[in-house]
Amino acid sequence: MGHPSEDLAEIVYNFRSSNRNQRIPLALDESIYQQRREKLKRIEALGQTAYRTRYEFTHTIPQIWSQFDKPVEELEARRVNVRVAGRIMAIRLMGKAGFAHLQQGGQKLQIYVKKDAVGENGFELYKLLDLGDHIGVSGYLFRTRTGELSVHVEEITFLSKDLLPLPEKWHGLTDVELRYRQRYVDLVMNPEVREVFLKRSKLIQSARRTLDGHGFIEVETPMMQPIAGGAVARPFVTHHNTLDMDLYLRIAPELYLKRLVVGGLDRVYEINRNFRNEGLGWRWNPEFTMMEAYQAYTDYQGIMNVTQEVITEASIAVNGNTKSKWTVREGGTESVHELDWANWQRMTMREAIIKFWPEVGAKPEMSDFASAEGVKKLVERFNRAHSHMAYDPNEPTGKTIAALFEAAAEEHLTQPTIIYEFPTAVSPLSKQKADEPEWTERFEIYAGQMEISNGFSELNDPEDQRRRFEAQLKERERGDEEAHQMDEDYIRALSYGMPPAGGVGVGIDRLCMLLTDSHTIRDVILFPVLRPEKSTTTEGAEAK
RNA sequence: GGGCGCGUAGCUCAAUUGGCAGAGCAACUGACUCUUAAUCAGUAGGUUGAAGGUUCGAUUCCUUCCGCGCUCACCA
Repeated sequence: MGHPSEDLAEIVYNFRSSNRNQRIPLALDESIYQQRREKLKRIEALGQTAYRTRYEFTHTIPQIWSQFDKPVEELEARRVNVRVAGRIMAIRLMGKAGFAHLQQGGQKLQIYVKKDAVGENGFELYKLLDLGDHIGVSGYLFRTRTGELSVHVEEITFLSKDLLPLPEKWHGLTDVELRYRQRYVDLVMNPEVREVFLKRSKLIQSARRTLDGHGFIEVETPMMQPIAGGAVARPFVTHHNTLDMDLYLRIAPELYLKRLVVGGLDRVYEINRNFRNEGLGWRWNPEFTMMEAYQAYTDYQGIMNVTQEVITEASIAVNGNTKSKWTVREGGTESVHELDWANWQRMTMREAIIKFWPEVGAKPEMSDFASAEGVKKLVERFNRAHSHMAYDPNEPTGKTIAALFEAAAEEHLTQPTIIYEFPTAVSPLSKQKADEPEWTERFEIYAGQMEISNGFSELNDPEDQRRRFEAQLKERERGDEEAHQMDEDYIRALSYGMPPAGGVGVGIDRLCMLLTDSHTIRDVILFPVLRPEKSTTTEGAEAK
């Protein structure tokens, strides 16, 4: 019978011999690999199945800890028989007895294997086990002399072999690249990594629960779109062969969700991936998860309140309360902040610029924002008082004000803060303020120096929408590749009449970072985008 | 793309001004029936990321390349 590991071993061997200079992370180590294959054969010779199909356990390891972490007398009073499975994370052999730690469900449990209890054959099996192997054991619970809850094993069942060595048990896996590339090893070795992703799951569950509670329905809209709309970003392009047409991976679901609001789905949301063909960084991954929600018959204030509730509830779901720790590192010093998701600040963009203006004693006036001249002077003042800010005198004034806000205020926004009223020039899909057409009913939520959310009163006047798109096209001609494209079908949809609505997007990855004190987006995405693994030396150089 | 830093055994890390490339864990052999970073005795494991240069001699100095990290720019 064909043994799967034989083929693999050959592949591994050939791979190694044809790539002598290649760095192979975490060892496709031939000698250890071969040794462990040999052991596997000997394990089979003992009557075990190499890769069995199932194991009927009575308890998970977390269940054992929660149910039986009792005093010795209680454990001895009634013998508790258990069958548990797990991965061997530590093993200590002492002649005719030994201990091991099994890891399962993120927790560890010690087992005690005595030759007298498991028999000759069982003990032979125990001696052939390696770190990383999966086994099942049956036996009874007891406490060792040092008091550790353990399984007194009566039978060992071999479940699966680890042919590659796990990282060193003490330091574990710290190499950042290997952690992301081989997340499976990272998850085995680093319980805090596992914890972050469990929290991420709770965060998303909670967001769904809150929105569902408000009568929203979850929908799925296209990931592949003929026009990448709904945001300002460069898209990825792909091609459909049969239709012979280019499609874009979506940069936002926005325009499709609003089409649904036109269609009478008054409260919709989607939690899914967006793709933006831009740089990577501690806050940026090319694909990231966005929650977008639209509610008919309300405005930006209404959706702002819903969003705030979603986030506050998420904090409770993830951390048990509305507080979360946020560590800020600035020039070697570390300061720990406590983010309070029940205490929100609100200020307009203009107020924020004034509040965080770097010049001492000479804050801008509201009237300074009213003219292109006034704003230009502000940029000059800012650049004298602070580091240089990029500025193109031909760009629309509103765009400059938004850049001024990012330069002056963003770095100060640690506690949850809602910034509202954005320039019309940078808000092609938002409804204007009734009394100030240069400004829109739009808000963004900031925390931990990051933008995590963006929402507004949805522009539902099709003719205004057409003019906004046309203004964006001008920006595009000016060289702004990210300016919004014209979407005729979206304008047609609006022409059928969209009810007044408020909409919002929340960056789930960034929110997850904030709630788990993670300081790179790669720590909250299981498989972040990395360069492909490739040969480092001669081959790489030749390829150039 | 710019700047800074790093790359040594499977993993975590050493190596004096440029002078024989080392330790712990993991692995292998042996001892050990309550250990938990188990212990004890022994063994094996390296083209020091790659190529070139300087030198009697390079892990160390120089150049280029590759890979990774941080950061700036880009990026709502």
